[in-house]
Amino acid sequence: MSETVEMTLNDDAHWLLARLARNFGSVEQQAVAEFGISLREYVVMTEVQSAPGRSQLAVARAAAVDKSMMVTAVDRLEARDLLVRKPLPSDRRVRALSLTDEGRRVLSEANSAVRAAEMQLLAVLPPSRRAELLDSLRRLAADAVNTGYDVEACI
Amino acid sequence: MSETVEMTLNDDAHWLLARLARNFGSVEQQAVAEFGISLREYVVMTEVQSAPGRSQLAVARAAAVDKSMMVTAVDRLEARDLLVRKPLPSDRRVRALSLTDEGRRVLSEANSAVRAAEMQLLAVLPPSRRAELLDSLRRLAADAVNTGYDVEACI
DNA sequence: TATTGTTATACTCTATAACTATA
DNA sequence: TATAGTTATAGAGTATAACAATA
Repeated sequence: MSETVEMTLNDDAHWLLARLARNFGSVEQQAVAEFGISLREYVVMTEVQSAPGRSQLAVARAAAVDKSMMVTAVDRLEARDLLVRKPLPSDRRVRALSLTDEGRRVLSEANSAVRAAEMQLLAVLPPSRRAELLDSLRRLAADAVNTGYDVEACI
Repeated sequence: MSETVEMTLNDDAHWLLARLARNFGSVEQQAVAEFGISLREYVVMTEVQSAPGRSQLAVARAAAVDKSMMVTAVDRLEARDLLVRKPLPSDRRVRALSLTDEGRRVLSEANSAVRAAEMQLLAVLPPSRRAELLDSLRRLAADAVNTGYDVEACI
């Protein structure tokens, strides 16, 4: 008979990930709240900025946000003149998204706040460990897309 | 003037953590569903088993689960005879938690399923990277408790 | 018929606070 | 008065699916 290995929550990747995601989310939500946006709106803005002119659906997929949740986020960002929906002449179903000048300004400041918050949250790890952690997380996220267990809605 | 560094979501620790937590949760939820329990119930059982006899509150804190959400989880586990609440004679406010034989059996099987799922989810990383990742996550979680930005409710 | 964006709905999760029974 | 456990409730997040406009 093989001995049963005692497993604790500290060996559970999901438990650790969920807990840290919540902690990071709580801290960073406060960071972006200063600029009047939610964390999801920040994510959408970041993704729009990285490649402007894409459809809502394309941005939603890239940001792992559900398309029905995109609507609310984009509505609010547009109402605040941080982002514009521009109907695409070649395909009038599509609304191409891009940030306004004000949107870019706000995103830039929010981004600084988020980076500062993350630096603090990750400070306990030595720099090389920090880089390795992010690299591992990126690899896992990329792998999820390949293997198909990626979930659409997020954050 | 310093140049603005373009940040993408792949550089965002919170976005990566939240996304992976969701993916892992989705896969592992299916794994434990075979045994008729939710992921939170699995977490509670794991924490109870690691140190039986503690109060609900002590287990809730250790598992980073809100005490009001503990009630539902413990109710269901008790109804299925996987866990028992035993009033403590020395302090009759407290209910000491412990698993039943059936509970230990179910947990053991659920645990194997979870470990198998995590092995698959982490397979893309080389073994040393896997160990380093878990270690980094553990350090961050421990640091959260120390620095006080830890959030109670989780999973 | 399929796709983009929108709306609607039900469900779960989360945060909060009130309440009880004990201490 | 303070704590352990319970209950209640409002809000946010999530998963689905239906729908209109367009392709």
